[in-house]
Amino acid sequence: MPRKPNFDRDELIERARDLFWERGWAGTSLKDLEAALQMKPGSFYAAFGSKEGLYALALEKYAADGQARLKALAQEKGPIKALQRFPEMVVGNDVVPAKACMLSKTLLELHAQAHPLAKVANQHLLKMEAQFAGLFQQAQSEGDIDSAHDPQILARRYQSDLLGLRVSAEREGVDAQAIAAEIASGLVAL
Amino acid sequence: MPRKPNFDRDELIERARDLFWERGWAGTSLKDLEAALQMKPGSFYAAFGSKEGLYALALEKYAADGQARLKALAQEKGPIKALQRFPEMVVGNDVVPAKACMLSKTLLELHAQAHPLAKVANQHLLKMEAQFAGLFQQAQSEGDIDSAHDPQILARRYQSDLLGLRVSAEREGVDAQAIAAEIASGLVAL
DNA sequence: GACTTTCTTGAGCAATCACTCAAGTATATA
DNA sequence: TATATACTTGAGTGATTGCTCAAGAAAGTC
Repeated sequence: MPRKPNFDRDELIERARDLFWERGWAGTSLKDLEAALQMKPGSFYAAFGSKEGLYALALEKYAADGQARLKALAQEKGPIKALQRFPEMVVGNDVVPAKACMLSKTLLELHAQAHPLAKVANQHLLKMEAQFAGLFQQAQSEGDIDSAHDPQILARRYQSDLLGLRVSAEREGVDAQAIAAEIASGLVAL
Repeated sequence: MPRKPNFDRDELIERARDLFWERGWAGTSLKDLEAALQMKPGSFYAAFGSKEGLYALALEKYAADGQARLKALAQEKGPIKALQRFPEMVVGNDVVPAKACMLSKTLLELHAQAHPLAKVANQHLLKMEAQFAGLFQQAQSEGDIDSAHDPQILARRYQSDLLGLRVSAEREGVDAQAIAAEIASGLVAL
């Protein structure tokens, strides 16, 4: 009996993610969202409950996409090559709303306010770290990385380097591709 | 004939820097500043002109203090030891309002809005990079680092790693000291 | 002590914030 | 075709934003 919503929910979340990713939490107003999603306030709140609710959905989509992309890369090229190429890939993508990681941006903006979204972002970062650790472990079992190393520690450092790379990529006049290549070549020496 | 302001301008800038550093640009309201500086709006605007003006002063103080700390470290321990200890020092300081770099936080928050302060932050980051390059060059002339490396490239990578470290340090449940130690030990192998 | 010059005060401005809700519109079942 | 059930609309909510400005208080010179 009811009427169906005349929008594609997933696509709306993607558009919201791009806005939030680029401009951050406080930098994205409801007016911006209404314009980007072509929704009036009433529909917006009926569909997503709150700005915070939509941001959480956006973070989830962001994290899921990142994990999927890395997983696909690993299945195509193998774990060590995936870890090597991932930095260049992330930084080289030009159709993206921002170079810096949305999770780290969220964390930095909202951590001091003890905002719930900061914790959510950190949890997604932990999942990514676990994925990196899994790939390091695979690379070890394939003999590409010395088994003496702790994959957790390798993953922690790799993620830290990646976050730094992506902050640097946000700057103007910094050759991020060069840094990405250095990170990649640092992995062959392990 | 005039009356003197009954405040220490430098101390006010420091307090504002701590607030901005911790909570960011949008996260710090004028009410927050009025409370922290013990100033009514009228005095505030007479003294600093605008929120943006004060933020710029805060960035300047932040950058100058950082450079001074690294310079002092280099004069005490020498260039290579300074570069090695700096990451642990930055991340180990517990009396600081935030672990992440204020310049990178500013850049990430305001870059998308093309806000003037984002450019200011980037310029300070460039100065820091130059200081790192100077220390790498000194370390080379003292024989502590292979002269085959380009000090500019070493500095660029060092700064990127440092920014990543400091983002990681902002997270909960991440052993930043361990990452700092890895960055330091990476320098002896050069 | 009169005067000038600055600093301090705080009520209040227009603009924007995230959000609400009653009214209207469209769709599927009966 | 009548009815029930959503979805859509957009004016409007109170709160907060960065900031102004006229009035009053304090300190230096004469």
